Amino acid sequence: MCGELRAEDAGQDVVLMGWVNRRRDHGGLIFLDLRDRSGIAQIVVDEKVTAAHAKADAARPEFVIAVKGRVRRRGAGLDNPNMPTGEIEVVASKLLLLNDARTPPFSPAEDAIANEEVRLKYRYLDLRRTEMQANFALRSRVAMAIRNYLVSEGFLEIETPFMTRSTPEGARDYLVPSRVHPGNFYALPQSPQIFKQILMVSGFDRYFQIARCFRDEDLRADRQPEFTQIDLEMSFPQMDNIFRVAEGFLTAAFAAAGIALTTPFVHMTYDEAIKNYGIDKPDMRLPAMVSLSDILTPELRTALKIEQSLPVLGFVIPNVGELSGTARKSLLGEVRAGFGDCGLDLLDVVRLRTNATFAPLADAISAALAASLGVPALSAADLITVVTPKLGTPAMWNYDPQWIYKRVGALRLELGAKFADKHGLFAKTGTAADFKFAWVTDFPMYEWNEETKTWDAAHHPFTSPHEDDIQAGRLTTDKGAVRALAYDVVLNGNELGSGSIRIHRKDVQAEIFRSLGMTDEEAHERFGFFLDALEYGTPPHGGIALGLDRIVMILAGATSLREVIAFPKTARAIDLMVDAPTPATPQQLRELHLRTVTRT
RNA sequence: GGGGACGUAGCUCAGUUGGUUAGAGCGCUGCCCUGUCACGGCAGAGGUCGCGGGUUCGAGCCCCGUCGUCCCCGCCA
Repeated sequence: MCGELRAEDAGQDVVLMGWVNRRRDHGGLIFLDLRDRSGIAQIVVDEKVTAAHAKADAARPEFVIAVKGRVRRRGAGLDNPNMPTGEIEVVASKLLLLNDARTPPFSPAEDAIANEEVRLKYRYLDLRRTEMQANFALRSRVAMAIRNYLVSEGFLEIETPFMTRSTPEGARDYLVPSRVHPGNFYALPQSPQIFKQILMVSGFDRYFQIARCFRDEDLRADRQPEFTQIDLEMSFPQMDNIFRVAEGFLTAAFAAAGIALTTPFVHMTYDEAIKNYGIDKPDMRLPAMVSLSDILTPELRTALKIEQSLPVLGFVIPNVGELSGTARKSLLGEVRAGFGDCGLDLLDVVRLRTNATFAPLADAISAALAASLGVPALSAADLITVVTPKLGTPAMWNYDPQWIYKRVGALRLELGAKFADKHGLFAKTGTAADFKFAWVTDFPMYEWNEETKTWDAAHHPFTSPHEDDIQAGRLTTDKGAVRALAYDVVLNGNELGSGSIRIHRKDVQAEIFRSLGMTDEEAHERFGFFLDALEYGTPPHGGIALGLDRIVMILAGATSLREVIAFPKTARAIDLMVDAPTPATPQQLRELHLRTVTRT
């Protein structure tokens, strides 16, 4: 292979095949950079080797060629230290043009990359680029490391169907019409959830699958309509078993990328995540939020027109550099504009300090924030942000007491991103320090849906509630307080995966369905087969599913899943290369008993 | 469904306050070149300024609509 040749291979006869990466024509002497999956090697073609020289003369970028020749140590001063193969070259004795190539719309050899529309349309050219080749080599290694780890831990890989019935993740399904059963549809799985639970009932006490999942929802940089999960389930697990397995395969996966993780990961409850980070997937590379409520005494609150009963939150974005007065004011204005009229305001700590009455408050805030960072004092280069609730509580706070934490948490992330170049906390060192993992536990079981005025399952309806909450009868009396045995694994503000201990008793499962407003008839209609299965000796079980695409994306240092999915879709769920989706032919529609309508 | 950014040569982009024939780099084509490696030199080709409409004596530039790509909210674990 081209990229593997080194000085010690000098003298060997080789046959190389690949693509012309670049051609440097000196007339009597032609250099070809030959590229294959392993890398690039320089081919020298002398005009004395007449036939080969004529072929090299005709060769153009992206032609596919075969070269027979001898590896030679380059002469003094001719090495190229920028290439792994820079100490050698291959002197061609014979050269074949295996295939020509049209001039490509963009060059896979270029460093500058074309716009994404063109890249996706000519995806095969884009995938030839060294960077993309590396991403998919990484993806393959990561997947293999995970397989090896799970198999070594006694997990069995079992496939589950793509053509199935709707599973209850709460996203829109992709439907597949049945030809044989007019008017009936299969659904593509949003996850193998029910099947893996049934596999536990079936006695496969450790299952895993690297499974494709499908969800018909709008896309994001980190969301594609089809994506791959590392899905696993265990019988008789304690939560700690599942954490250990997940940490184990993540460690194996990161090792495949040359990163040595330390386990166990940090643990925090959902409530702690919200209080400290304002979000259930905290990015712990930035300092946490700090409650300044106690420092803001009733007198100070009155003087500063701050609501008495609500929290005052502060956080530091370190090392953004000292802001000039105008820069500070414009930042304040920007943030206040971002708040809209949500009842929040910023305290200008720098200005407080110039006022004799409030100077002690400014000092106390700085001291509290410094203490939270574990430093003796903040520097003038650290950006202090203090958010206060204005007098008069907006209505939206009534049904979501966490709202203020979430809004301040969002601001923390916004400012963290805005000053990323300054604080450098997102910079890559290539070590485990770049990756801040956490387990978030004790998620709420139910979520209030303001639109439909109902309680929905926050995770999915097979998640077991805390035993205490069942005993206390909260399933009916106080749904908002019920905690689920559900957990997420979070990395640098990305949700990598989530799982739960499942319900394994039919009576509990039936009660949960009822508590979600489903009648027994409805539950039976949708999940009857599953409720039946629970009656035939179901072991306690639980599991987790992690997004393989997201893991690889983060390891590849990419910011979009499209960089690690070979044939991804655009933000409007279109495949620009094959041009899908397309209309069905009248005959296809007839066979499927379908008719299309145009909505006006 | 909503908000934002972008759309000019094959690619990356510039294009002033609306003013003559729309530019650059890379790529491409031809010729020259035996030590280049982002080779170099000379010459050349290449444009529906996303599309449609409007304003104007005149539109790449202003207005309206529309299409596409990306990012975000909603939605989605």
